Amino acid sequence: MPSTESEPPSGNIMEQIVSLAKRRGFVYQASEIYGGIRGFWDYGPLGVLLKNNIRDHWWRAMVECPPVGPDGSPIDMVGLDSAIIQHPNVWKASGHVDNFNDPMVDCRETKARYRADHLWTAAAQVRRKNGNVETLGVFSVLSGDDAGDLFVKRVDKIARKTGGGEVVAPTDFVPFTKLSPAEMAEVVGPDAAQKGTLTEPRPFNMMMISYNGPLQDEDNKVYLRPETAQGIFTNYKNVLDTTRVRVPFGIAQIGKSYRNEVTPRNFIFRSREFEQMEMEFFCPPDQSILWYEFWRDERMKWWKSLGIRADNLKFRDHDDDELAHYSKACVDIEYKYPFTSPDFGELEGIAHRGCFDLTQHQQHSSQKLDYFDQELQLKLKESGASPEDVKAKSRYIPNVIEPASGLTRAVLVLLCEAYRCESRSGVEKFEYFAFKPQLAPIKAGIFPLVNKDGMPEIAQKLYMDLRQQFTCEYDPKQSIGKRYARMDEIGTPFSITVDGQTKDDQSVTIRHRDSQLQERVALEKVSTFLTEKLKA
RNA sequence: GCGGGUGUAGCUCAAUUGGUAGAGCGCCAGCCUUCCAAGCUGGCUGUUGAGGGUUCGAGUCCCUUCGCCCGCUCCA
Repeated sequence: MPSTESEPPSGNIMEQIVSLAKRRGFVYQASEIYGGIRGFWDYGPLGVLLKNNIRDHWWRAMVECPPVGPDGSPIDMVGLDSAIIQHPNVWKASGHVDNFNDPMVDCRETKARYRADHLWTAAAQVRRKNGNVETLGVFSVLSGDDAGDLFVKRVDKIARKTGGGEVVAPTDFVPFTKLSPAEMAEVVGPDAAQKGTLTEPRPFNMMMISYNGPLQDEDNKVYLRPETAQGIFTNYKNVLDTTRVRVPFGIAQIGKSYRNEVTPRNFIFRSREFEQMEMEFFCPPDQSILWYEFWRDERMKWWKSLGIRADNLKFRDHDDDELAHYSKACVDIEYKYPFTSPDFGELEGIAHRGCFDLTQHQQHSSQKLDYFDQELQLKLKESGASPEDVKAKSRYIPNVIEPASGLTRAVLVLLCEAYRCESRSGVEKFEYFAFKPQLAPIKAGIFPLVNKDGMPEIAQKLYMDLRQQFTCEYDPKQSIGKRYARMDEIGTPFSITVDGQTKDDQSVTIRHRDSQLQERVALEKVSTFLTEKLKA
């Protein structure tokens, strides 16, 4: 079968990756035995190891051993694990209730979909040449400054076809959402020719809803968080009060988030339940750009530290019209996924959120969330600022720089990046994952070359020793070649084999996954060998 | 939500005009085995995505539904 044009050039590779990931227990479709559930995925025995490794790597790089700041001193960073369900007002304050709840209207005729609040309607009236005013119907247009012009232009076209005359410009538009169902049925869609093709507005809730408590009424409605960030903002004051961190500092969090994505697609790229790694960095307003640039560069370094080729990563600055109204700057780190190639797709966003979130929460919660910067006060006094100036500037709402990335997206990127398909061991298409050793689910396979002459006993003992420090697997089954191949397939970087020589000189062979080459290492040095190789 | 494609064993796939669901790989057990998916013997695996219909008979035809892929649409 020739491939159709609609198929992307690398669509095949993605299928192979998904297939291998399933076959070796990395990612399963959620609820598969019931036919699956769109937008949800389960991480299998190897998948959870890989995910945990990435998670730990991030946590270490952000919380336990954060980068050294621009001024050469270590950065203050703490971790957090907030609840998935928060007080509903959190999401009102954050803007998610309003912005994530867009009623949509579909046009049955043109198949177009509109945000209901973007549709304005008005009666189309024409003053005919004889002076009579005739109404041609109720038309809708997309809201905006040019809505009036668009409306007149459109009605003018129809008027010409039906006898001409002058269009009476509407003095006011009525929002589509204010119409009764009967009135809606009379409206002509923005791109439609016939009336009554618009559906009634249907809610499009981006936030998943649940009920807190056994009563499922409106008062008990709660939301599953669509991002982990708000849990950080709501605890910002707690952290300041109960730890010794001072601005500038960061709070990091890893956890699940939920969004009713319109189109969950591309394997685990866009799913309705996903895991985020987010950090909110609180800094003085006048230092915010400095920190924004700092974190932008640091985050790119981190992705490269996972073993991702520089060619496959790039920055993409958001255009001004793409920025949220509160954001001063935002940049995405993008990856060249097989399904976007040759284009890139989003991997992490580094956003300058200004003081928006804390200001919002301060207003909605009536709690003071500003920060008194004693250091800055001192500095201002020393620089001879006026008392008024010192007072005004040393108390502020911190600005926030937010590097937010998807842990589950990181798993996807590593699967894509590590995937290899080459001719090997007499197999035409041998598939395997070449993970960086540090992130590989299993670090080493331990084998007796054959199951006799005392080899299994030595190998087992080695396994029992090593597994206390490293994630290892002992495998005495089938031929040595198959065991090597099995380990290669799941991305295990090292295979350690006890052979006939081991008994004589206490040494084993260690085989490298990528080169398939072996070296001999003393039994007692194996642990050191692995430690050395697993260093970042 | 719309349009197109698709769904058969853990994986890759086969099954003539509608006529008894198969193969390879894998996996398991045993034997053998001194380094790259080796060999021998035996074994496991399916409500053909699900539900309904037509038919003497459905993997195959029809309807509904679910998942996946592609393109639209949408996307804090």
